[in-house]
Amino acid sequence: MLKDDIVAVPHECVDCPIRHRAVCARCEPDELAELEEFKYYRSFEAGQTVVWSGDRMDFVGTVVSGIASLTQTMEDGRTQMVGLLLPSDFVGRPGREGAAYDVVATTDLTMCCFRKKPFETMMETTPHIAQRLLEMTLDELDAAREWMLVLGRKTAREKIASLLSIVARRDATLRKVTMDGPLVFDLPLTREAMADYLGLTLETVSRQISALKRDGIIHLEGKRHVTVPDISVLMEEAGDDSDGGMLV
Amino acid sequence: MLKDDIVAVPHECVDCPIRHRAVCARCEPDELAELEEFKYYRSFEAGQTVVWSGDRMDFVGTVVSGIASLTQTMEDGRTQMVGLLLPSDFVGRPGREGAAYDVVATTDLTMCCFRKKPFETMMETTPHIAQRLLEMTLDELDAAREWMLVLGRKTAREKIASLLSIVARRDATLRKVTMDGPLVFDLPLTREAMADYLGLTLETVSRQISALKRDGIIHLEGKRHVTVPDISVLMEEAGDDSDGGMLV
DNA sequence: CGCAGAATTGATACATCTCAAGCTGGGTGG
DNA sequence: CCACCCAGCTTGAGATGTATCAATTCTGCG
Repeated sequence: MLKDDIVAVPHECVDCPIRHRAVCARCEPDELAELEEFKYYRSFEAGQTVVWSGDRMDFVGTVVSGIASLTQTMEDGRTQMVGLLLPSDFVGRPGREGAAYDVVATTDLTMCCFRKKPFETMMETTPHIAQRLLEMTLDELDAAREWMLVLGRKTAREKIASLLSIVARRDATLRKVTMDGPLVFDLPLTREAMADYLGLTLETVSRQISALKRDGIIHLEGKRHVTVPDISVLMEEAGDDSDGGMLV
Repeated sequence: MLKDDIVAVPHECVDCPIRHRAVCARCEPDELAELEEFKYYRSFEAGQTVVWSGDRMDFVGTVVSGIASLTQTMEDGRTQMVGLLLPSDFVGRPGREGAAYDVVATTDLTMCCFRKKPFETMMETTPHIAQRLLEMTLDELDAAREWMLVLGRKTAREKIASLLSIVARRDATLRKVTMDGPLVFDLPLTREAMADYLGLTLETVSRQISALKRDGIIHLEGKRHVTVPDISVLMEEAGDDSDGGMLV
């Protein structure tokens, strides 16, 4: 739970795997050099909490590898995941003192962090960063709103299908695989994490996954390894028109 | 439904009621002058649709007075409100062709619109606009995420209490009233609109409002005029810790 | 091997939806 | 001025989807 927290991973921005999608995507070489002045890497093990809601946050950063989740928790323990952070996603809010949500490493995780003060300063002088951050924030806002439809109006089966279809398509895009044939991927979430994302209980998640399996919409090997024979069928189950409202 | 659509409302930015909260909040007088070159006002009656999802949008703009809602609709008619647009809120996304959501005037509505092309151009040259837009977008993202908790995890009663408490506090802030005493305001939404916002049916909304009334948490005069004797009691019902996660 | 965390499955309870019947208040036309 | 009408709302009774509680079963790992 609390082993190698801060780790120095030797990385040059130039050969960063997410260089072209992250907040630094539009930066020129000299701007990257400036960023590198106050950047550092941190690694977390699956399950570790990166930041607690309400805590002071003296950095912002980007997910380099692995998956993290943003969650809110009520006093009585009910929790809702409000964001799934995949590689290239940005964490933290410039101009705010404390963290608004818990950030938890869902898998092993590496983040590229920037000390907040210098980052904020640089944002003011470097439009490339602010521009890219605005673009990313607008995308996240769209994703959040798309998810509001899922949470507010979809049935349990549609919710599961929505989640699977997002993960499947994300994965396909990342690996640059066409979506004509069957899609194969590993679920990065436990049943409980899925439940927290979908506003369900873990039992309902389990039942609905079994149902989709029974109906041949998906195949399972073990608990996590999923095959989707036909993504358009899955998207039909999700209640999306098949051209696909893309999420997250 | 389709009377006075485009209306010229003579307004100088200088005496605009939302001057200090809108996307132009940080603009200098000369920047305001530049904005005024391509700005115009539009008015809508309650119920009118401002933009249809998917339609081409050749403007962006700010709500000056009245309330609008952002909604998504599934093929079978299920709809979810994904945003409530109050005065000073921004509509539209620079850099995108089509509208992502339906925008509907909930009450009579006046908007201050900017032609999109020149606005986009100006965003590149005027950091004050992009900066403010980023700030506003981050706030909206927070609101959307807060709302995900409401949709995913709260009971019907808590949902209603959450909505009422938001509207009550918003109203109090706008009119600069202290929140010690009883709060009095008019609901800007029909029961159906509330249902669409909360992911409920209108019958459930009605029942829960009656229940809150019966329990003395709120008082009603007519259908819309609400009195909240003690906002902290209402917030208790909403499941928020009483210091208050502020929304929207 | 055996344990612990994760997942599945079952039985039942309950919250919310659905369908259906009235109610209310404000506006319109006779 | 009254009667009517209609959209918005309320209330009721029953159906249904999901949660809850509880018991197994899987799976990976020391």
